[in-house]
Amino acid sequence: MQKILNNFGVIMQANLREHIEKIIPVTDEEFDFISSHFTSRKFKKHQFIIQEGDAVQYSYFVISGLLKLVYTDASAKQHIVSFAMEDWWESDFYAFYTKTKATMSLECLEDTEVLCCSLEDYKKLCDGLQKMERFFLEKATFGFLGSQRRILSWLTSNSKERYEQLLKQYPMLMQRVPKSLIASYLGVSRETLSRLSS
Amino acid sequence: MQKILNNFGVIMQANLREHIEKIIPVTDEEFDFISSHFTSRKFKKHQFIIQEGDAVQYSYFVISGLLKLVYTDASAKQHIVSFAMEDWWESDFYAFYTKTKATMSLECLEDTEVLCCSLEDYKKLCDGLQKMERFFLEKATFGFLGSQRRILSWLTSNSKERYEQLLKQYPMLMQRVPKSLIASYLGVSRETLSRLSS
DNA sequence: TCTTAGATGTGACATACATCACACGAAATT
DNA sequence: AATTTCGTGTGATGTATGTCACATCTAAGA
Repeated sequence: MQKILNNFGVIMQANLREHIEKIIPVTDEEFDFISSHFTSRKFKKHQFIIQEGDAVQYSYFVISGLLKLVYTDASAKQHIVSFAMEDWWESDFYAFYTKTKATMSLECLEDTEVLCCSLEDYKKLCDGLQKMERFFLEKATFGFLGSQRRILSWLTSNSKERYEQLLKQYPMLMQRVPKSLIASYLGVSRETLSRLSS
Repeated sequence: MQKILNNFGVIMQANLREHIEKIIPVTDEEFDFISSHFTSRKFKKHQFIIQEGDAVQYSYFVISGLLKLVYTDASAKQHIVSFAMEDWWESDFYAFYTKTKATMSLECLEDTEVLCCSLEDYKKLCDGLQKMERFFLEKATFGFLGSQRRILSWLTSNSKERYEQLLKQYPMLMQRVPKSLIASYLGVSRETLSRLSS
């Protein structure tokens, strides 16, 4: 692990800064302060960033690549809780915030670069710069709204409609992940999804 | 509508203060500042607090009573997005935050008392008192985690299991709302729910 | 008090979906 | 290049659940 002040880091920082400034503009000094709370890491396809049962040290900001957040049930069946691609935050957030063991795993579907932020650094960011607390509030709020939207999609739509909604919302996702995982995310079997497409 | 500085208001304030202090302690002065951003309102059973298509002026903190947040689909079928009881926040949050028209309605299942906070007052609270921004961040975070938990419950459990989970999590809810609404919340027909119980 | 509307249970039937099984081509691994 | 694994499609079959229908009981309203 390394601080993000190297050549790659510059690009990563630009990415993070752009992301933050979609919500709140920050000065160079402020952004220096912000980026000092992140470390950079790279993972290969198939690597686990979080494994079920481990402590969850970080919240992750995805610079490039693609992740799946997976819950494995009692009968060893895997369920995709969410995907995370460029500019998304991901973690087992419950375990992260409550300092408990991970109940989900976070695995790379592609080679992936992330910025890592520990809980202490997250708190220091909120305490040290009110703008960041504002930023995280906005992220959490829209994260909540996104989940509510997904629940509503469950309540109101059948499998085919939910598939089409997902296709429309994230067309690129279909090119990047196998359909069996899309099926798992939608909560249907891969066979059913296959039949829906035809 | 009235400021919450009357007799009823004192009780309501106590309720709100207790709720806030579960997360962050506040001084009397701070709480005076906080409560000046809320107004109090009472509604009767069957009254609509938010109607689909209306502007959503407020976010609501429930002092007493019970609400349902409902989405009505194209075929006029109603879906319960959530219930809200004492100490819960509720609104069509998407419409509230984005100042768009309500796509959902919020209706009283019992006589209900709420504290109302407008978007401007919400922002003033966040700007004027960092503790409140922290408070709302925590609320939003755990709101998100709650939704994610509900999605996971959908992905991993069948109707009977989801019903039992709900029963365990909110036993009082069963005494207060008709089973047809529970069914709608769970995403099954009332007939199916009826057969599950037996 | 009488009447109506709401809540709940249950049977009959249709259907969406899961599961198991197998096939086949593409991609990854050796 | 050979072999294995992965991704995908498709048939057969069982099951969970939706929908329609009707009965009963309770609560609310006139």
